[in-house]
Amino acid sequence: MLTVYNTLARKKENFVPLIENEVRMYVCGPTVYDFFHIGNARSFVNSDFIRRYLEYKGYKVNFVMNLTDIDDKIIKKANEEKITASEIAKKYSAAFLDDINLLGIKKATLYPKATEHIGEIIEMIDKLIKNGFAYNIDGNVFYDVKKFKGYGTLSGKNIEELESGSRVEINESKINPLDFSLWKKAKENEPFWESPWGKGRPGWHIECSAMSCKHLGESFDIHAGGSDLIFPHHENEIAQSEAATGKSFVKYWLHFGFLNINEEKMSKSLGNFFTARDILKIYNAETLRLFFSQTHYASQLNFSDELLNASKKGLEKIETLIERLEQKMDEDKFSNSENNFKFDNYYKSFESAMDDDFNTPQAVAVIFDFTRDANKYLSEDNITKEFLLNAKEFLKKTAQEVLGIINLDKKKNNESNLEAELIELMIRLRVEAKQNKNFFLADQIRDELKKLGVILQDTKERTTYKKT
RNA sequence: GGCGCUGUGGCCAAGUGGUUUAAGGCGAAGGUCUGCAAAACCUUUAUUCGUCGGUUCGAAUCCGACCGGCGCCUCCA
Repeated sequence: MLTVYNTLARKKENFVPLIENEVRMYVCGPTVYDFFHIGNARSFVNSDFIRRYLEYKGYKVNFVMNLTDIDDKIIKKANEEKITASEIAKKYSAAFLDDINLLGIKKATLYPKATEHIGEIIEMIDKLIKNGFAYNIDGNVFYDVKKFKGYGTLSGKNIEELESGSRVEINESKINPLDFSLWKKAKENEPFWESPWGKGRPGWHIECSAMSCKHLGESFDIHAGGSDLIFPHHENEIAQSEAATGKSFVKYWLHFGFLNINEEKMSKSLGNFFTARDILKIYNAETLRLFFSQTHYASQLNFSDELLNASKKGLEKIETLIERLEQKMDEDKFSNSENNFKFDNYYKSFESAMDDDFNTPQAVAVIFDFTRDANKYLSEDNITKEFLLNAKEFLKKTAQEVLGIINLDKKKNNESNLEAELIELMIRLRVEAKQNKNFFLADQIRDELKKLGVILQDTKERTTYKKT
């Protein structure tokens, strides 16, 4: 039984989707005004773990992630770069999709854009006004938070305390300082859409309500995002959606912990960030994903080279096993003995880890246990073909399809035939040198190749190589 | 000020009442294998879970106090 920690309930709950065998899931996507940073990447990867495990469990997952393509930050950036807001949005939407892909994240079912849902947004605002939850002041439409009973339930805040907080921006035109924008009146030289309240653009929170409602329905199963979205963004989404539809909005709210740098939240405003695409030049997607999976999604996680390198080393261990499995397969010498390796146990452990609120650190531990045990088994003589096939299948189902920390399909022989042949030639020469007890030459060949990035490894049967 | 999360070995990190005198990764030490390496494997590396009390037959796990770290309350994954 899958359990998930629901922010709304503040405890773990059994996961039962509203429609049997189907999960409707929405994750707040990026505002496309810049490249996203590695902290954002962590959230996207965490969403990916969840989505992939739900699919592993056999659910049909309808996964929607929005792109906020009109917003103050986009307008600001457009002014800086002296191009239009839509050009900025287009550029960084494309970059977002590229980077998501580089991180090995499965494509969402849909990436709806705010600017393509202005009609739905206006309709929802209109409904909110008619239902008495919103008011229009001179072309600006605000949500009247006092009208919505239960405002603050998700974040555990109450309106009185929030009001007394000094940090709430005072806006002369709002009834209550906590009221938030649904429709923003266009200022001069700003992009705008026509609406019943005049020229303007949607506020940030309403787009998620409108788009999730359109593509997933008025009530759906999972809504996820960073912990910093709990208030006010997700709180406002609940207020908007439930006031508009009269129905319960989301069943399970999941929130991700931050990626820290020197124990401090990585963020654009603090300036202490690295873009995902820059980090991907240093560490590959598999390493990053292993790194992320080694900490629970809700915990904060510090980002450093030391920690990344530890994950990189760990990953090599799993990759070495895969190489050994493939090598044994190529040797084509199998035992006819019974296969007594208990694969079921590893599947069960993996599943019970993931069933416990997507406990990826424990799931990864199962994969490392498996790696150790499979290696042990491989050094025995009675290897069956069945074992090799099942071992690869296990890694494929868990490490590849759920966690995405390995890629069995990646073409690893991307060197030219000439290069491969030259390396094989050097290996043959070295074997000859070894047979003649010319260890000086043998070591020299090995050292020189190492300098060129080719590492030789002698095994009983043959010498293998891998590239750094 | 309000609310929330958190403190586990050298580093990272699971575990949230008994099968745990605490999984897994990195690091370190010794060993097997090897001409030597590498890889792999084996052994060792927390009688202890921030501190002090309490509840309990039994606590890292529950409760209280204290100390420390982080976050949200404003755009933010």
